[in-house]
Amino acid sequence: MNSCRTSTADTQQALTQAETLCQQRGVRLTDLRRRVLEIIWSSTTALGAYAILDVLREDGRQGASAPPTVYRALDFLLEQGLIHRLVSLNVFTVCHQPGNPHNGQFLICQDCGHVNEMNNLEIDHLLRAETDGCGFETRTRIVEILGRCSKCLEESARHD
Amino acid sequence: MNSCRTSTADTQQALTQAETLCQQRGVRLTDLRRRVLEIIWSSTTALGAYAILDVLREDGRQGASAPPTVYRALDFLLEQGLIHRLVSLNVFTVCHQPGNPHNGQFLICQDCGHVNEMNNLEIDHLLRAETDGCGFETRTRIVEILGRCSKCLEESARHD
DNA sequence: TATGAAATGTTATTATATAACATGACAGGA
DNA sequence: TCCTGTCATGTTATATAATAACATTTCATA
Ligand SMILES: [Zn+2]
Ligand SMILES: [Zn+2]
Ligand SMILES: [Zn+2]
Ligand SMILES: [Zn+2]
Repeated sequence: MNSCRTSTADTQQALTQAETLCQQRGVRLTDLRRRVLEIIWSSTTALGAYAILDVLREDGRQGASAPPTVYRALDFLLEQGLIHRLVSLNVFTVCHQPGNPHNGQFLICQDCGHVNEMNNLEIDHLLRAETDGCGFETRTRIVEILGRCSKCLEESARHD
Repeated sequence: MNSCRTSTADTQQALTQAETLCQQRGVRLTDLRRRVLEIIWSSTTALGAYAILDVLREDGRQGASAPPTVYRALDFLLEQGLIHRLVSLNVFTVCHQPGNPHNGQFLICQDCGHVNEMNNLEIDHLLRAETDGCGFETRTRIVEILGRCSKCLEESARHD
């Protein structure tokens, strides 16, 4: 698995957008929170809390060496819709449409770790129809699909 | 939250069906595995591995007091499609249609813990269409919806 | 610059899951 | 019946994920 995105332009743009959103909302994107967001954006794969913690430790920043530090930052980023949590793997990944709250559907490659976030409204509607039919009040929708991405499929086909 | 199903008839029927399925497949539904399945069926709410372990300990059976015991039994039951794992809560719940493998969609009440398993084929088809469009090969589909069930909604409405 | 609220630091603990190896149960063949 | 290999379970230790509780620092603003 690649461990770094090829371009940091996306990351910089995302950080700028996050800064803007937080200002508009009157919440503080502190150094720590920005750094955690940057770490997640800088990885091609979704990261677990302790993997993020390792990077913070490499930073050599004062403190930042204990789990609560990273979990609190992650909680903030989740609240602000800047990242998503993938419950099937206990990892965190970036959101490409912060600003408009959504649940999303995630295609997760078990070979290369790549995560593809979809936002298919049809699926949302269908799930809503299903819950409405049961009189169920939805708070959170989780749709995660595990398997192999097209790239890894081609890769393995070449080696046959 | 209620901790026991009102009827044990469902449980007995489920155990019988499990026995039959395992015989057909040439796998062994041992005492331990059957007991774990019974424990899950006997609860109105989905149970975590350690909650199941607590019950096994109450049984006073020799051994059965360590995590691997229950995780191995759970792995077997999952493989045989006799139970489902809810990743959003790290808990296990019964399956009402063992025998035909499926992913299912789960409505999970965060107030009373009740789990409602749906098997809406439209949703399956829509998700399949989406992944096919991306050239993604699906191995596991996770659909879990967290919120409040109709019963708990009515309950809370009465107290307003 | 005083003050309170929010954020972070710090230590300890809880919760969930697996690794590794020993022992026991059981089916099929000698 | 006894051997033998496989599967299942017992057992100890550890890995991994998340939170509780309290101390200290930062920061806006009064
Ligand atoms: Zn998103
Ligand atoms: Zn891949
Ligand atoms: Zn099912
Ligand atoms: Zn309920």
